[in-house]
Amino acid sequence: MATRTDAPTRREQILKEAARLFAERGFHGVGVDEIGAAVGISGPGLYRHFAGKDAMLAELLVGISGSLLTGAKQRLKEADGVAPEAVLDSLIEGHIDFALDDRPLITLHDRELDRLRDTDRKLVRQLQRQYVELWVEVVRRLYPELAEPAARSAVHSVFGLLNSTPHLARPGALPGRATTAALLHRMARGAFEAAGAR
Amino acid sequence: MATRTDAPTRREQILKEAARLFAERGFHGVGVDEIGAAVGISGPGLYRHFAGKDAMLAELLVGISGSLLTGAKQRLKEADGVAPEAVLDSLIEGHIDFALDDRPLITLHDRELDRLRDTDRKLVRQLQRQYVELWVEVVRRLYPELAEPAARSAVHSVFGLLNSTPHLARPGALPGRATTAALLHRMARGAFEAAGAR
DNA sequence: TCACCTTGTTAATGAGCGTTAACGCATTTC
DNA sequence: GAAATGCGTTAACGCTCATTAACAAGGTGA
Repeated sequence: MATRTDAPTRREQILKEAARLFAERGFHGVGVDEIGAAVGISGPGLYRHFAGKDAMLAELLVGISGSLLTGAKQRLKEADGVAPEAVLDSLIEGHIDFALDDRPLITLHDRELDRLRDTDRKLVRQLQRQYVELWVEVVRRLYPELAEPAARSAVHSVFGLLNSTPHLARPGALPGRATTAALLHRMARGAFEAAGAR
Repeated sequence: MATRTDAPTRREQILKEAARLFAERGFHGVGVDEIGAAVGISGPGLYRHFAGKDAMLAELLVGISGSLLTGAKQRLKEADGVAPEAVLDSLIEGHIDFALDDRPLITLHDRELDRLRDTDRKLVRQLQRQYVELWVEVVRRLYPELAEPAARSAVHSVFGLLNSTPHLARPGALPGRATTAALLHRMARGAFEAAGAR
């Protein structure tokens, strides 16, 4: 059986470093030589693992969108029959975990989508849309007086709020992960509450 | 005397189109020929008006940060002695106006900062910092129990919320500007309220 | 009328960069 | 032990693209 913490494969190393570099300086702003150097091989050696630079970005973005959606579906399934408040809390918690633990990916997620080939972009958009709709349903269950377009706008805005962490500061400048997570959570709930008020 | 609505100068046309294109496809993703074509001249003709592509981006970003800061200072001055609630409302209103009316600029604002030359980047960062600190002061006046780091995080998060509009949809898909503005305003206030709660 | 500045144009230059070619060397497989 | 395969390397190619050169034409002022 596979151990729970395998040594990261080359592909995974590359993806991780590529994500960091893309987030820092943009897809067009980083060269393949840099990505190679970041994992200790140089330039064209990457082509043993990926078809090209585009392929790395595509795999990253599809992976992100897929993870978010899968995680949310999982949380919805586990929280079957509980209060809608708790379901929303669970979604928020999941998104915060992601935003705090995978900052580069969150940055890429809404910044480099347009650099994808048509087919990949459509796939990512579809996954994102499903994720949003899933939130919208939960939000409207909790605030039924909220019309659907408004609910969708509210969800997007809360994403903006939660995804703001990358802009916050250098790695260590936050007041502690738990504190930050709690603050973000309170604010997200407060924003929805205010959106649902008439 | 100059009429109130002068014909836009060439420089202004160029800046406007460049902002739109940069926001759509990223600084590195758009070529000078495209920018030229967007204003009816071609490629190198731009160099009669700007020192280079970098200079356009620099002027845009410095302009944005400056406008935001100047506007906020103005609002603070006008709202001297009124309730802190009203002051915060005024800041929020100003930021929303900006986010809704100058979407491309808002997008550039937190996306392409790293493409600037050192000196320009420092200037923009300084303007941004002043803008944030100004909000932090107002927020802490309204919620004194909020510690300064938390207040700063909260302000950044609300910026994320307010700046989410560009991601929302194609131009016309929003439920009307006034409605959207009101929703964003309520959510921002709700988020701060929740942040200030113990 | 004649210089001159403004604002364009197209052609050339030169750097950067993604990608492919050609080759080397462990390690595995039969 | 030989062949194949995985995973690197460096060198070369070709394209894109910002920038500069060289030149043109319209308007303005002496």
